[in-house]
Amino acid sequence: MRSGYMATDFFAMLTEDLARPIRDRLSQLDIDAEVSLAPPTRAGSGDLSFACHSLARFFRKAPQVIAEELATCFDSEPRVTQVETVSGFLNLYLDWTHVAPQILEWSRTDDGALGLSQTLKGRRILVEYSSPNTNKPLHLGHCRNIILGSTVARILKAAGGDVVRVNLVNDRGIHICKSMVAYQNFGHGATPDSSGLKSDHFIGHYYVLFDKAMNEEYLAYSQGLAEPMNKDDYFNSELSSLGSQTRKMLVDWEAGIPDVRELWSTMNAWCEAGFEETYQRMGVGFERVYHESQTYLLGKDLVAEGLDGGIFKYAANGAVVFDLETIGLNGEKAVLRADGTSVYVTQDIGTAVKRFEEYEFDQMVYVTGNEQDHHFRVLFGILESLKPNYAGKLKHLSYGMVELPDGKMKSREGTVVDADDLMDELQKAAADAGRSRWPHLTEEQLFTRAEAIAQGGLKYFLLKYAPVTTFVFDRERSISLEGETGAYCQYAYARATSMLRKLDNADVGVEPDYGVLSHEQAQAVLKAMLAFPTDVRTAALELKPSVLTKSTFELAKSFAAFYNHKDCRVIGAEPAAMAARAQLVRCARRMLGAGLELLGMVALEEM
RNA sequence: GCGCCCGUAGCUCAGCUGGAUAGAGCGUCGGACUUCGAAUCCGCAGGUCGCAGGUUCGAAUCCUGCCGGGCGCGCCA
Repeated sequence: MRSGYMATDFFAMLTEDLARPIRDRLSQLDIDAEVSLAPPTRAGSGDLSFACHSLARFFRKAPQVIAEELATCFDSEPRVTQVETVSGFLNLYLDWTHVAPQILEWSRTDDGALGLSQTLKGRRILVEYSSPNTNKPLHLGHCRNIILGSTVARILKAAGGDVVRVNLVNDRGIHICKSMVAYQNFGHGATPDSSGLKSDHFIGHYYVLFDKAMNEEYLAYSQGLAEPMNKDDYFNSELSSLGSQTRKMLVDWEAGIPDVRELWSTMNAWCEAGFEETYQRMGVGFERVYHESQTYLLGKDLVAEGLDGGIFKYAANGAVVFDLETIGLNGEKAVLRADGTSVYVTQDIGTAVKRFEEYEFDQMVYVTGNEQDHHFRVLFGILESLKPNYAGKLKHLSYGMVELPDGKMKSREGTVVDADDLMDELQKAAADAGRSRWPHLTEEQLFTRAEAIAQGGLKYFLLKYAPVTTFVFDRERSISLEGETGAYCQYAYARATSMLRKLDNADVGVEPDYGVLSHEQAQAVLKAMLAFPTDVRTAALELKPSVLTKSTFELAKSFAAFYNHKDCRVIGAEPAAMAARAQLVRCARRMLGAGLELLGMVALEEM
């Protein structure tokens, strides 16, 4: 499918070509202005358009007059069939009979039509996503993170980047010790196997148990007290048995007490094995997985170095802090506690430096929720002070929360949507919806197909919103075929495949009449095809997969309108017309497949 | 209190490095199955782009001030 030779953007070349005579004309007049042709925003204004208003100050003439003068640039241009000028706009009408076969040839043979380009060639880009805590299973919020990150990675790679997908497992700290303490107290030697639970759910069970036991303990303590301390203070006091056990666990862990380390590694391995199952189901992976337990010490070393270099200083109580005023923020940020233990940002410092040493990245993209915007401003400020050569290379891809129809997800209130459960549910719903439609499938085949629809729907739904947007997740909509959904795009691909299957190469060897592709519906498909490579590049440069979902949908939508139109039939049409349309179907299908692939979706041959 | 993000059609969202009559999906209503698969398709209706100023030939887009919502501002992660 991929020749690996060329990766050109036909549309970019076309607009470049057509803009050239205008540029030449302007440079003859010694005018230095930007000229770019773009599809008009107003319908019925041609195929490409150029606004002459900004040239008025150079010409000292009205935009309309300028447009009329520039119109003559295209007198001998075969690709342009008509030029019109409307209130200062220069509108070009393409000769589709002439251009269509060129587009088809390009889209059939050129990797650029698949969205590949050399835009980021030579740039090593690390993308960090998922970044789970090993104390509970993944939820819907992680899904957005994982799907955003893995898709951004794929898009950056398509744009020519040398991409390394990395994960950072938060595998140490007080929250991890809570699950461990609960397991020690209530586990009775159970294992994921003995319990029949998926191994990360098994761990999550103990995290929940801890919380429950802690609440009971706190309730018993506070009963009858006039002024009980708050729960946090209680946890950190000697009065709390579970609190004391947990804090001791953390100290013992840092001290490397063998029993504690063993329990820790056993439980973490269970949790990570569970995550791995989920990653595989989602079709995502990593080239390199970092563990906080292995980088936080490096972070502490770097703090020591920075202290010597005057980047950090001691606070009155002995903590090591960074002055945020130096990066335009207020206050101070502790990078080491007074007792010398590390904080959240410490390990991020260590991890970043380790990564740079390993990969010498040109860019490091962190995918996390927008509640960490401040954290990353601080982290980047610290890193750039510590390592000036990192400046401009650190990027935070921040995304908004995922909400539910009945409000926000809150772990305290048990309204968190578990990732595995959700995927099961979507798969089952897709299977139920398709069961009567595909009576010839076995139940196993049905669920395989349903999985492709469920995963595709989930991914599309989580990607179609701009990262910054907070949105409401709608289960039913996510696997629907109506409207802008993943399944809609998959369906268009399946229909194209079905048509070609039925056509059975009947068009081979027939001289095509490309004139039929100037039909409105065919033109729309060709235009969607022209836009695709640019959209992939935009999605890469702006880290916005939503640009790609939109582009893929436009492809699917225009194609659906095309094959539904009575005047655009392929099979049964005049041979010459059939041959031209068949080519369009093949090319659109190829590009649609590329879009789905970039989105991490399965392109079904039938659905 | 300070910082960041958001406010566009009944709903969910694009558009925001300034350009023509502000778009899409859902929903509502009305159509299209004797022809490539009607889960697809076509059409109608629907908006003072939060409010008020300013810059500009031109503002949803840039600037300022308000109003409304979200997230942060830990020696938590």
